[in-house]
Amino acid sequence: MKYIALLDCNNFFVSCERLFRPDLLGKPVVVLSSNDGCVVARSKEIKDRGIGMGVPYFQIKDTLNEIGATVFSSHFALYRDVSRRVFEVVRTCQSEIEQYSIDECFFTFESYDPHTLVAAIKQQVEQEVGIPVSIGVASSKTQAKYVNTVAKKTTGIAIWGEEEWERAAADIRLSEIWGVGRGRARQFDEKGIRTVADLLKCSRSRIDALFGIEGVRLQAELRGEPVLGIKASRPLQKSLMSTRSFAKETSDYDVLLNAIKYHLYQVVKDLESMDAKTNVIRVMITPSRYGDYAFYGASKEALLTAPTRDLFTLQQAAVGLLKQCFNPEVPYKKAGVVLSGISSTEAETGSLFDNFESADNNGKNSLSATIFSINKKHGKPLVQLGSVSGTNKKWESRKDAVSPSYTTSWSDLKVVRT
DNA sequence: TCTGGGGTCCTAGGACCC
DNA sequence: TCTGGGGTCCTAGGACCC
Repeated sequence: MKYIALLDCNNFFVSCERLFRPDLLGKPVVVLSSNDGCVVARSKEIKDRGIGMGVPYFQIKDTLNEIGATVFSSHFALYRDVSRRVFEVVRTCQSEIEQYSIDECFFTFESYDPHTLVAAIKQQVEQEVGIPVSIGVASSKTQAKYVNTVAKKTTGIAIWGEEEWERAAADIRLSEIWGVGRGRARQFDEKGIRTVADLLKCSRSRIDALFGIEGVRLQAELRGEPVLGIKASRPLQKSLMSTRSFAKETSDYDVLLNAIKYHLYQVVKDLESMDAKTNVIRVMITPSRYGDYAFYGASKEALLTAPTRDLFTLQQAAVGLLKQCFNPEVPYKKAGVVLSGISSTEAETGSLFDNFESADNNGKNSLSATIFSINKKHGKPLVQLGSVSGTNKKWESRKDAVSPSYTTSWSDLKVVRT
């Protein structure tokens, strides 16, 4: 039999924090989003108390205090590093694997004894990395996603064939299915289609007429006919972004300018490490989603004449876009930069004007590249363009309870005494 | 006072062209 | 001065995901 599995780390960010704080095993732990805004990961003890995902921190601060929960700010460098270790182990067991997110991967396999096979993978990850995982096995990605949630509620492993689906289909609401969000759930609901069984009962042509190709795909996947393949080698990322909320709202152009320059630096640094270039840059500044100015956000895009990763060229474009977006009346809460049209350096076609600009461009590119290599060497941004200074960081976010960089910084290494 | 960030894919609607 | 439909491209924004 051919199977598709989804391996998912259990409350991943919490598990990462516990790796270095084993005293917190079995105790209530939460991890907050950046800016310490809302809850993004909860230990079982927290879930059992009915504290939801994405709840604003300020609303539950008191409750968390009362129950003695440990609270962490998010620490992505640590989570990325642990993630890398998890998938390294899975890769040694399975060849066809698609890393889907920081804590999940799909893989396919053929076996007459799927349980033994996935149990071995689960055990190996837990022993070698120390992160608990759950594995759901079925016939398509969409099925495997759901079966994984079943696994989480039971032993950490669930394997469903046709019989299990037939038995459960009438009790699974479509809103619980991967790819069906609020909007689509409502569309289905309006036609009286509420459960997986309801959807499977419809004829393909009716689904096609009502919901188009997306609906047909969903139906096939839930029937166990895989239409979404495993993407073992991921193509080049299509876009890169850096955005962040401010601790306090601002209408000060210079503060926004500083934030935009900071975010640009972050995304260009990523471009540099991918050895890629961009030809589309977007700048966005937005007010709070919850206030009176919710609809006063602005975002502007510019197409560049040729792919580049030169900080000077991109900064010039970014500043121009910011000026178009900026309205001094609006209290901004967030700023960000998005690069798209990403291409690898090898696949470069070059601009018609390259010959005229090349001397200039080379000079700029190498200066831009030099800035990144110096900063990389020192592990912090010593050299910056313009006024991205340490003193004018009013736009920075809050991070009150971040854990030490146990795995990515020498100075934060744990000391073991014997 | 306080309510995340990083992605992909799809589409509405205007500009422009024939 | 009035007469049109059809196509593409682009931007901005939304749905959905983790």
